[in-house]
Amino acid sequence: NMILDKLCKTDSIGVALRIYEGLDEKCEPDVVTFNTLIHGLCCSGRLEQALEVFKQMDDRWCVAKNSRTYAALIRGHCKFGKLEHAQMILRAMEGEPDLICYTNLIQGLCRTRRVSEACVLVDEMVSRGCKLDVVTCNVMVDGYCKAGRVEDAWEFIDRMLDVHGCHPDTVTLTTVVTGLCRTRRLGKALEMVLASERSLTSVGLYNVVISGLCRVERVEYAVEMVKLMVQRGYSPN
RNA sequence: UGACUCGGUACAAUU
Repeated sequence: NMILDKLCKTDSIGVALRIYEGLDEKCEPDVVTFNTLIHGLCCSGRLEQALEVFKQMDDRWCVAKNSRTYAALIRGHCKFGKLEHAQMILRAMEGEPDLICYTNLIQGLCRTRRVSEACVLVDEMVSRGCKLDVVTCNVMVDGYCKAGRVEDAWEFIDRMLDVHGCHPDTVTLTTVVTGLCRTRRLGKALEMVLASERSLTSVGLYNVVISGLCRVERVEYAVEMVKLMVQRGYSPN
């Protein structure tokens, strides 16, 4: 399994598949083997093959699927535009989808600007007692931002501790500041960065604001930001 | 019986 995984992650899925095909009763594939192959196939867009291997789990080897199996399939289908298939896969799961299966589908919906459908899934998670974590929250924040709904992102962040029990982290902040900069709300972006505690800031965050300021032709402010980040102990890269 | 191996998020410019 370790070797198959490395092969899949170094673009040698063909080799991995040949090894898999050579397995027999003396060395049977287990759920990790299948998850590894399915993940590799999904990442490279070979979705039909992934589904074929998925089918063989039952038909040929009687290996039970787990939530990682589904998470890989859902992400792959989302990544390559098969949103409806991804939804069907999640709905076809025996047992309830876990946090990551939901997160993958939510991201797929968000990336295609179907944020309201993503919200429905969030509600479903909450009602099923599947708690969101900070990654899922960040996916929602990014979804709002990329759909041009930065205010909604802002509001989500405002309530994420109370509603979901998650503290905004450095990714949350970078995500929303990026959204503010792209929509040319530099004042608000600056305000947020300046008000944030140090543990949430980063060189990347300053870069986002600096490029945003340049984009709106406020180069003098950009220069000030560089000075400020240096003052705060960051090295411009 | 146990160990090991597999799944999810943001961030320069250009377009």
